Amino acid sequence: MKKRYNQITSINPKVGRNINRAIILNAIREKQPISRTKISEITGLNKSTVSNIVTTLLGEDLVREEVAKNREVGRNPVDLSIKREKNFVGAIYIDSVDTMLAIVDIDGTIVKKVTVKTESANPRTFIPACLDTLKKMHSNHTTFLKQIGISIAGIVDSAHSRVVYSSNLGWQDIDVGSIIQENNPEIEIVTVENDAKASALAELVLGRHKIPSSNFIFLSIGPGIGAGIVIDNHILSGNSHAAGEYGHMTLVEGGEPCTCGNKGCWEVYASDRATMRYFSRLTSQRDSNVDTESLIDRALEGDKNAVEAFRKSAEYLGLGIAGIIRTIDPQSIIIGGSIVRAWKIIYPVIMDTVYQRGFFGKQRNTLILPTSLTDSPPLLGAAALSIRKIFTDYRIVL
Amino acid sequence: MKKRYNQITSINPKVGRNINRAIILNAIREKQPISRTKISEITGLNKSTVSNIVTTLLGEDLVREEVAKNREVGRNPVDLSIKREKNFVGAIYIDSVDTMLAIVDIDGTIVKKVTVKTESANPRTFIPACLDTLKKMHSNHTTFLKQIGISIAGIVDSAHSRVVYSSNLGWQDIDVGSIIQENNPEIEIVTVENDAKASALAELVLGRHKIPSSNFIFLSIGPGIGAGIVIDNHILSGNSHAAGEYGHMTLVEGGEPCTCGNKGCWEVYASDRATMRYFSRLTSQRDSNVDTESLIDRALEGDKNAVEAFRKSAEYLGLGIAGIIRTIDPQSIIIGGSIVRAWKIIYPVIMDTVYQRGFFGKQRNTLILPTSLTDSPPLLGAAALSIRKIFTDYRIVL
DNA sequence: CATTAATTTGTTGTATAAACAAACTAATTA
DNA sequence: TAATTAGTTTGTTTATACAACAAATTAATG
Repeated sequence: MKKRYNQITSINPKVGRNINRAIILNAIREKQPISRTKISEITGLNKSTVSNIVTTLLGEDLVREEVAKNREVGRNPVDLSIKREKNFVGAIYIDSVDTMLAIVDIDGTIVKKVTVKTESANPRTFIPACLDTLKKMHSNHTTFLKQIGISIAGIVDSAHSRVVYSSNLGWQDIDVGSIIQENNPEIEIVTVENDAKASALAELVLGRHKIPSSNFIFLSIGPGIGAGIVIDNHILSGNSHAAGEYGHMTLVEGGEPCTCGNKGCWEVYASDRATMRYFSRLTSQRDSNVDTESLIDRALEGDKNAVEAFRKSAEYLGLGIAGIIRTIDPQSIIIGGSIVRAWKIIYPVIMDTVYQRGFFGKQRNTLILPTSLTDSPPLLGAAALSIRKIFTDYRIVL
Repeated sequence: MKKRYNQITSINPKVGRNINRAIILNAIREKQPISRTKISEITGLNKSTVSNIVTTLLGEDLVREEVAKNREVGRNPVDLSIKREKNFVGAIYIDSVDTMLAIVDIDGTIVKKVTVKTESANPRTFIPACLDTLKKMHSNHTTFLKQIGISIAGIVDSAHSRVVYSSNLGWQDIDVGSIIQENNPEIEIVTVENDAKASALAELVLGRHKIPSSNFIFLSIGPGIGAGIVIDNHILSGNSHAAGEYGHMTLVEGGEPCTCGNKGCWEVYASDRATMRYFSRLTSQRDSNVDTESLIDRALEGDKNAVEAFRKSAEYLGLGIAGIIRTIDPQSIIIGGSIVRAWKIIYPVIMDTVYQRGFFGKQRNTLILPTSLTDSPPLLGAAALSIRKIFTDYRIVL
């Protein structure tokens, strides 16, 4: 059965209880280890209420108890944390060439991971095949996988787990949720999302930045530029499921042509492809052996042309980021993609440009950070889609 | 005492009751006239609960009863609607030249309005003077004004009712809330907001569009371009209180200089000032008697140069709007400002440009609409700030 | 045309759920 | 043993749900 966010339209005791349960569960996730008393203090809920709800969470095998011994005086608290190695979700990231499959613990730990070739021509056979693989990967466990998250480059109607359009995969109107649940009735929830949006969610749910942000933009720099916009802890989906298409924001009016048919799009000037173009112009050679990864290696080794190519991309990155800051004014901008490896080269250039072009001398304090995720953001994003539903399966509408 | 949104961190019976009260109150506001039974149906709350809460709303003089007679069978329902001529708020819109003051009913009706010259040099005397005027305007009523809303062009920290910076007024770090409440202890709530954001809120709370939108952008076209971004029924304030500075989004890289120090900003190409510039270039005359209003009149009368000037501005408007659609993908874009009078001239040009430059052939259905407000949007916005707090004085944070 | 049935609205009285408050037990240090 | 902090227990309060009922109205019927 298809499930989505429960759209809450009014409060009754049961709904209230559920919200409080989610609040406590998230408090444990974010502040673990944490005691019942501490939870009571930060949530404002009575100690007895917290105890009561924690008992149910223990029963659901979502939370783990452990006696702590770090008090100076008084009885030792019982530390609560999210129970690991008990609840898992399936994650699938379908890219144009490869598809990554993973079994992920609800704390975001990737337990198993495989990569297969994407067979995009036939989604009705390829997607079930992915599920079979996932099930095999999880067969040593007694519990079934109940949740699957999928991230895909393209326009995704996440509320209906449907791919609207993906030029990478050549897909149009593919009801991924139905394809999975027709063949796998034991799967309770399937969530599909655009890869950049999923990456943003991964950063929100599983990210390890020192200053957590509830309003930020995740910029995914690859061959093109995608983005996920997080506002008040929610992914901005967009009226046509297409929010965050920053790659095709016009940066240079009347500039160089883009694959989209327009001219002067941001990703023509600041993507991996752009960096490669800058490099081959500088070296006036078409070295077909040079790919983005090796170009980063060269730059890190000090190759002047490679460094210059990245600096040029970084300048345009900064230009676009300045625009984002002026319009959305987020708490932070988090950058993902191979280019993050060259952070020490690109960061100063980005910041210089942003300061020159974006701040107008006024004090702004937008953080520009590399992703804190330690594995593929879109894959972790696919997992985050499911993990998030376990932790807060509703949204209040007012 | 300063009051803000109550940030709710957990649900208890009282909080739940309050949320339900707000849900019912807003249901009445949006669907009035409406019966108790209908409210029960759309909210999912039990009839008895609705009755109970409605009784308190009647006691608070916020709601009015009236027997309806339009049923086919069965007992006639009792129509509920928002009570008028009972609860008023004060609204102030401080512009660089003029300041508008108004007493506004909670249904958005402007009861009284005056315009005074802005004396921006001395906010500590000017603001209290405005309040005295407002009080005199309301002196025939037995009840005091308890809420004041203020809109100002500039960067405003609305959560602390403080003007951070306003180049128009030459203000920096002015604690408007304190200035008012020091001298007027009877004023319970003061809300200050940027004028474009306030206008967006007015459209949200008091707008009369056929298709109401919870995700939209209000574009305020004047000498410059400001914007208010509404996402999930909330104004996006921004990390530095500066979300929506679309006027200074770079549209033409390396283009014409802007007052902000950058080049090629949107408002250099698509504001009233831009239209005037296009016109004077076309006529190669510097007619100092021509202002925006008269230029609109000329265009509407068929003056070819005037029409052409507006078409040029409209093209750039469309260009910027295409960018907004690509990045935020809102349900609608609502345009305010004098230029709306020339809607029949600018709308086709805007739409053409947006279709050509923004949609890439994919189906999008973003509505582009003129404001539905019948009085000054920033003034109604100032009122909306207060009215909104009466209807929902809290925000759930998860 | 009076009467009855059917329908819909809104109220009342009771039951239930969940949070709160305060007292209490438990565990620990000084 | 006193002081302190953690977590539980018991009874109270609050608010919603449920179900029966009263009220008001139209349509049908003899």
